[in-house]
Amino acid sequence: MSRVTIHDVAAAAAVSIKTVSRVINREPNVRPAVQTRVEAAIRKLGYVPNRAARSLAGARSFVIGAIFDNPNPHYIIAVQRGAMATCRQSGYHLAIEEVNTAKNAAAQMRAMLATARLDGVILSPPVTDCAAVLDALDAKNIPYVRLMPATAKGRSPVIVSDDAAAASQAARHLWDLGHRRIAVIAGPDGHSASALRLAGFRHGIAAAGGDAHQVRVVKGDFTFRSGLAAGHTLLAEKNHPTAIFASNDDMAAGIYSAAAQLGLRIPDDVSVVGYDDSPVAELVWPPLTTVRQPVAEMAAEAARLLIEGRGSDAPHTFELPYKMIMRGSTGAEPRKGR
Amino acid sequence: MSRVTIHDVAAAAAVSIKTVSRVINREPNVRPAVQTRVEAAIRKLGYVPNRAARSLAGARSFVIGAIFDNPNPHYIIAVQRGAMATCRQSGYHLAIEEVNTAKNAAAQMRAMLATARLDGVILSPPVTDCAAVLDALDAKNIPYVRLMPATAKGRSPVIVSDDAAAASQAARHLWDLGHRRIAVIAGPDGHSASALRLAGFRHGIAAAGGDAHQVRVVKGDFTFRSGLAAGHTLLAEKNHPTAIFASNDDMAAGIYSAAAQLGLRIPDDVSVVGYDDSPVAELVWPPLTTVRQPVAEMAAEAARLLIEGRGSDAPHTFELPYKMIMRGSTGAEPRKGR
DNA sequence: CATGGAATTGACAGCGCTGTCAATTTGCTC
DNA sequence: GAGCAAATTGACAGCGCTGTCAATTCCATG
Repeated sequence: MSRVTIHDVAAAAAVSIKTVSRVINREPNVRPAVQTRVEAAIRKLGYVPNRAARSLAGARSFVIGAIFDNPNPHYIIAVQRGAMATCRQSGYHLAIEEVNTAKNAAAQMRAMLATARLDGVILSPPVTDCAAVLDALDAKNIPYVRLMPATAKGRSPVIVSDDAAAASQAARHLWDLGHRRIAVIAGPDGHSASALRLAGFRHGIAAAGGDAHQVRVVKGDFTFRSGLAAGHTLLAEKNHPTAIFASNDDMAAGIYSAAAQLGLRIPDDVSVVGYDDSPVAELVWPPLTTVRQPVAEMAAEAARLLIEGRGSDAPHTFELPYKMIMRGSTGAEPRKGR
Repeated sequence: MSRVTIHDVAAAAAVSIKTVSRVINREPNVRPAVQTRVEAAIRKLGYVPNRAARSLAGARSFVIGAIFDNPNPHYIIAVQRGAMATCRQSGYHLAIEEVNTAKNAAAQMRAMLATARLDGVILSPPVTDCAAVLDALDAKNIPYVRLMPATAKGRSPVIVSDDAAAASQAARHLWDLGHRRIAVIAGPDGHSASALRLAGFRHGIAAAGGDAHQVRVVKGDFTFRSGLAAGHTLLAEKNHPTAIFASNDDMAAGIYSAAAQLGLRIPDDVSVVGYDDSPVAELVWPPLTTVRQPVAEMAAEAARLLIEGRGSDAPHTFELPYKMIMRGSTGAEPRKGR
């Protein structure tokens, strides 16, 4: 336990507790020699600062909040993992909060902020674009960092990954495999990520020399079921597409089912690319080629900005690299007589 | 913000701050009249106690930990939701921690407990049965409550739901629909919940008048894929079972796929019952009849015990009711000529 | 109405740390 | 080496609350 106090460290290093405090907080004006001595004492005694005392004496609470309204547990867990790792390193707590964007978000935020003293907040979609939430935070003057926002990007530091470029790469990948009849299963209309992915994909086709207008688009809603339906729509036709890009993995899994039911093999008869690298991507057979968005890393970066007090800096955009994960669901365009 | 301090409340109620403190902490020896007066002042001023100060002055940290090593995000989120709700009400934080049971859990626990001062810990499977974790907690004398433990139940307060009884009810349900050729897809051998569900199911069949030995059992590993494989194994036969009980929903979904591929309809040709009421249960078609384990409620109860300081009480078992959710995947045994 | 024990209340000293500000040391300049 | 500004360090006063313990009030008795 925290039986060791700052006093013990001060005594061991033969300095005042204030100097130890300076070292802990990386404050300037400590001679290197002294700093080394203090750090040695800290390590030797296994000293861990008392969060409550620091919080009471200082202005910080050492608690970072993460606000969610996301139906996807995988996503939430990924954000938590990333943010948590950074928080733990810096002696911060991560407080998970849920806000229902649809139902008087302002009131919920007010209630939440009244109880929890937060040093900073991480916002992920869809709260990342909820004006009521941002307003509440601004009103209390609490710094926040947003993940993948679609709007008001100048309003705060922002962490993104380039969905459009990723989709573009997916298009290129399919094109290079020889596919020419290509379809996309898009997400619902209002969804910004979906729009980005579709646009990026089209752009990729065009860049590869194809005609973006010939990319067939079917609408889905990110569920397995909608992917299944879309799959049936697309694959039942005689000249069905030889490659399909689904805006998320669940819908891609739906295509798998539709293909199976129609007697089509993946990737021999039809190639499939998903998005998200969710667990289902490795559960299906053949494993799904997909795009991994660095969710945990983005959350970790957000936490870092907040902890370093740069949460309210001149708004800046940090971009983290996506990664296309090649697995077994994509193959050469089938050339057998047609 | 917490601009209002205990002083303000004391002044408003014309008592000493110590008396306000007594009211906040529900300490004895406060006259009802005074208590009412103080509570009125608290409400009127919107006073919220400063957690850091309480923690520093007192012995509590106001942080409850939840330790996970669970591959299932749905489960984790459910536990979090439940525990969180209780914690927030009582002004506690919930700290999420991850421990890899397989890899030197003792060291991980030591590292974790050195930094985080926890008033209590909630353990869910599989950490709930990890001796190294329990030992570490005992060593630090930190109270803990366990969810659904399989072993050492006397070692701490324990929260359970009766999986065996639920499986038994599922068996009864299938039996009453007329099914006689019934199969179970079990989980992996070491898994206690799986064993419980299987035993309960058999017991239910026997209790209904059937022969438990005739229940065909196929092993799975809780993944969709293993359910698919098991489904193929079971349904490819001529006299395939008319009803299948899967030990979890993911495997039940696998059966759906197998059935579809084999041209069998659910529930006309084969009835399916799952377990967990995970999101997939409502995603598949027809929606899956399944059993809901009150995960969030169990976690909430655990948090309550811990917060009320009964975490280290004479170990006691709290049982919460499961609920069988009837949806569309079960129907009468098919009597058409066979 | 005095008396004694129990119930109630409050004064006060920190909890372990940081902010402020004054004291001390250091590093240059001439 | 004196003189001075800048760098470094430490003394001290709390942060808002709870634990301790003494003071006060209450209440039933005799």
